[in-house]
Amino acid sequence: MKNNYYITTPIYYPSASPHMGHAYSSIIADFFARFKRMQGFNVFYLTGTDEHGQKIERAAKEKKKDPLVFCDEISKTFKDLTKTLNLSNDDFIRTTENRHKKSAKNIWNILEKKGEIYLSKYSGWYSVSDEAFYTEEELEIINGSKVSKLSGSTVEWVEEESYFFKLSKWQEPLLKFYSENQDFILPISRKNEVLSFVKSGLKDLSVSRKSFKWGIPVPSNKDHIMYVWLDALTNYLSALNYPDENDKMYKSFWPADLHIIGKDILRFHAVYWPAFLLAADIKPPKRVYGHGWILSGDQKMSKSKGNILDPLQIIDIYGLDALRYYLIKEVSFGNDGNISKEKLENCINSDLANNYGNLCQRVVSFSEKNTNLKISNNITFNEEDKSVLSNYSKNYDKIISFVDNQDINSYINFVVEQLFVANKYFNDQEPWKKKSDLLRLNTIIYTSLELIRKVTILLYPIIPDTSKKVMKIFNLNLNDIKFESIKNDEFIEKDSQINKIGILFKKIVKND
RNA sequence: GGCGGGGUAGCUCAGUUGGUUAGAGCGCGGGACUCAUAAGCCCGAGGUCAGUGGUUCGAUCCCACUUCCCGCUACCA
Repeated sequence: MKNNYYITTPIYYPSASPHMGHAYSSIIADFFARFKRMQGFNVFYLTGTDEHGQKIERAAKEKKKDPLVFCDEISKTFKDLTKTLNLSNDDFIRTTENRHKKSAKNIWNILEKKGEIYLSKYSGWYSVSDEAFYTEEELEIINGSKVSKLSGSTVEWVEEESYFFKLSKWQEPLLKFYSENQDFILPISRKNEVLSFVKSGLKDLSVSRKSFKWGIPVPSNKDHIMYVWLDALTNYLSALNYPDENDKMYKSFWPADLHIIGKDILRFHAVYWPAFLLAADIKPPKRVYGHGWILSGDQKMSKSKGNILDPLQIIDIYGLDALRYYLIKEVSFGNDGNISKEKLENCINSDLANNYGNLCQRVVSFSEKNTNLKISNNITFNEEDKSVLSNYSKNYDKIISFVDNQDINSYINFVVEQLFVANKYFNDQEPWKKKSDLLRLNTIIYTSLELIRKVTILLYPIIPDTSKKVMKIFNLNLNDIKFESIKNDEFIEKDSQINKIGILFKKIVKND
């Protein structure tokens, strides 16, 4: 059985610095990557930057920089972000790299050879910043310049020779593909949007530009460069050493298991991308998940509203794991979510400090005071112990299906429930009243520690740093973070010594 | 304008293949305990499940209409 798992983030467009949306996509993808890895899968997690296009060319020009130099600088901030967010990505691809250019050109050649691309002429109003053409009706005039009603960006009249991809031809095959792959687009609400869009009729897609130079040249015609999306989407193949279809990477990981994207780029991933691939006779990816946006308060973050929450700043104040936990727990995955300092602080205090951090602390500290941090080899579970411990083995398959269905919220709700269970267990057993019954005392401590170990494993994909820290209580390390081990109720070594740990999450004291 | 999704406790959201007292977390109020980051545990407050009408023995869940919100899409050119 194939035991590989390929997950991607979008490649980010480095015309500006990373923001919360980038952080969110990457953290979500990291959650899946880490879970599948600890489940035993051979995971390839890809992220990177999409560096071509007119927008970049102009931004570089404004700063009087060579486009590549400009991209080098900004791409680096995204690469740095992978470290800041503690992403477990296996590769970082840039569309300016040769391996990618080779791959993109190959796709082009195949499409052209198969007659899927033809030369024609396009004229219309084009927005550089949106990378889209608009019809007259989609435009309005503000302050004397023509702008998109939708995005408000200015457009310019473009009239040029262009290559077209025969997208219209793929309308029916796409619909067939969607119906044969019911879960290709998630969440369902997004799938409906795509279906109705495709059903309403597809027009051929302009896939080359002549008006600027910053891009991958069309192999057969140096006057043209490839449309950024055809170029960019191909990155998912490039990182697998495509076009070498016999390469081990390609054979192992294509088709991709999951493209994590924001809802704003759904059409490119759910329509154009599978169409390009079908036309090139390459299997489309298995799933595209379009998540929502992270709003600040109830509004989109924007400079003019002054409500921008910079992920770097948040991490600086509250710590990375707090942000990761918040984004995964508090955002209903698939819908727009909301972040504010107040909500974040609430979440840190109640879930991370009070519930989880304090749980670890109280058990270890109790052990320190009563059994000198020694784990007895004489442990006898009673029915109550067995019952709480069995929550994990009992729900083992369910947890996996939560992940495989991208039901992140059910996953974390299960985790939080287990935190309650563990706290309640310790409370109800009242070990402080059992000091004369050493067998029982040791068993309660052992059971509590096992509960902590198990929940910590489930927390690992969410808050990896903290999890690793907690595992040190038991002298365990990353190699011991195996999903399967949550079924084992006696994983912690008997007749051993556990370690104290410091405060995991400091409570945030509100002064108002 | 068309299509789709949605309006459930102060807040964020679950849920009901239609059936006795509608759920969780946070927040709030009270209680018992003391191992712990004054954390944890227990109890509670109570929302006409957007509105109206219909189907049904019975609807928050089905149907129709109204209204509000959101997404996609189109057009009046």
